[in-house]
Amino acid sequence: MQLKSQVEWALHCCSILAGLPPEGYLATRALAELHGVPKEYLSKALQALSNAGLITGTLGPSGGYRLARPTSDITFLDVVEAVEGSASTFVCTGIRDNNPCATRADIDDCDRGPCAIARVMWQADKAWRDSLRSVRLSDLRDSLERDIPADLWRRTGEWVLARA
Amino acid sequence: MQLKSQVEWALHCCSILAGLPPEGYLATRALAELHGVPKEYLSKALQALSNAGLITGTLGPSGGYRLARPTSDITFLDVVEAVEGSASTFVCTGIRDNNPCATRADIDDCDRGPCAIARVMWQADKAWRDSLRSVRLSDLRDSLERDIPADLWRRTGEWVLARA
DNA sequence: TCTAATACGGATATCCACTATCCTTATGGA
DNA sequence: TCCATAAGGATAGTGGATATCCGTATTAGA
Ligand code: SF4
Ligand code: SF4
Repeated sequence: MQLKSQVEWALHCCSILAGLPPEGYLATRALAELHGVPKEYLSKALQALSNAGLITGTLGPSGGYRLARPTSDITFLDVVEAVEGSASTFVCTGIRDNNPCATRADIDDCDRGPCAIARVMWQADKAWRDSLRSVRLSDLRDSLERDIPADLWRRTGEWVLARA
Repeated sequence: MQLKSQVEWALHCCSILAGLPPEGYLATRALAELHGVPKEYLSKALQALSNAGLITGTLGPSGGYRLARPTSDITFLDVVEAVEGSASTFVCTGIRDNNPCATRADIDDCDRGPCAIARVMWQADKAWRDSLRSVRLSDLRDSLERDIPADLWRRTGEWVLARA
């Protein structure tokens, strides 16, 4: 079980957009070039973010994307679910209904309510999502600045600004 | 992102094996029939559990599987990781190294240490695993008995016992 | 007005992990 | 000896993720 690579791309793109001046737009071309990923495919991830209302796109030359909300109002969970979906990682196929001992009346028992196994798995899924929800895009910036060498950070900022 | 169906199978099988008398073995055939899943494929999941040291298999007629440890010593995480692996759900492909602003010296920067994005994702992954680790197989039985109609529970118990 | 750059989305092809089946071998009980 | 079983290698089939291409609508700028 692995998250889509688009999740990583989306998070990196959001972290870049978070550093943009509020009136600027950054094109898919620039984001793709910056991260070394195929532009057409990255476009799908950005469209997903757009459909989720996290970023806003504008057409025409000098078009592109910007964040649709303040960075303090966008969580990691928002980004992850925008591209990965909000369905639980554990899906139960009603395996209990296949019990040869079950009578007709017992069938669809799983439909009536999940059992303890499903509840535990869903609770773990919830713990994962709660953890993602607890971190906002605004928490990221300071932490990221400490990770990246200062001069690279500065040069990247100028590179992005020149294209915004 | 979805867990393998084998995870569900493995958990259900463990919950059945947990109700077995300690000296009994239950064959793959019975577990497959009980859950309505292909025997050959379920076998792979049971082998994974066996390799992880959670269950023990015995050859020959009246062979099969039993739990290798007391139910209080087997967590949901043990079962999930046995079949799903213990690799993080978030894999980072070193996307930062593709930054066109990065000099040769900056490359492999991701290798030197994960950035804030990876840390957040891995922390969420850890929260998921911690949640799974907090529930033991022994916690399951009472809860499961409450979920399932009493007579179906009894009939299933007899069905399994007749084959153990 | 015209042109070019862009977002958007449908269609399609490719790749790969999961799913599923088949077969052989080794082991142990009757 | 004979048979049922676990164990595991080999091999398809399936579906979602990955990736590319193209057509359309929109808008900035010449
Ligand atoms: S509800 Fe419980 S018993 Fe039924 S299929 Fe889901 S996990 Fe299995
Ligand atoms: S370490 Fe951070 S910057 Fe580097 S690839 Fe992973 S998530 Fe991206």
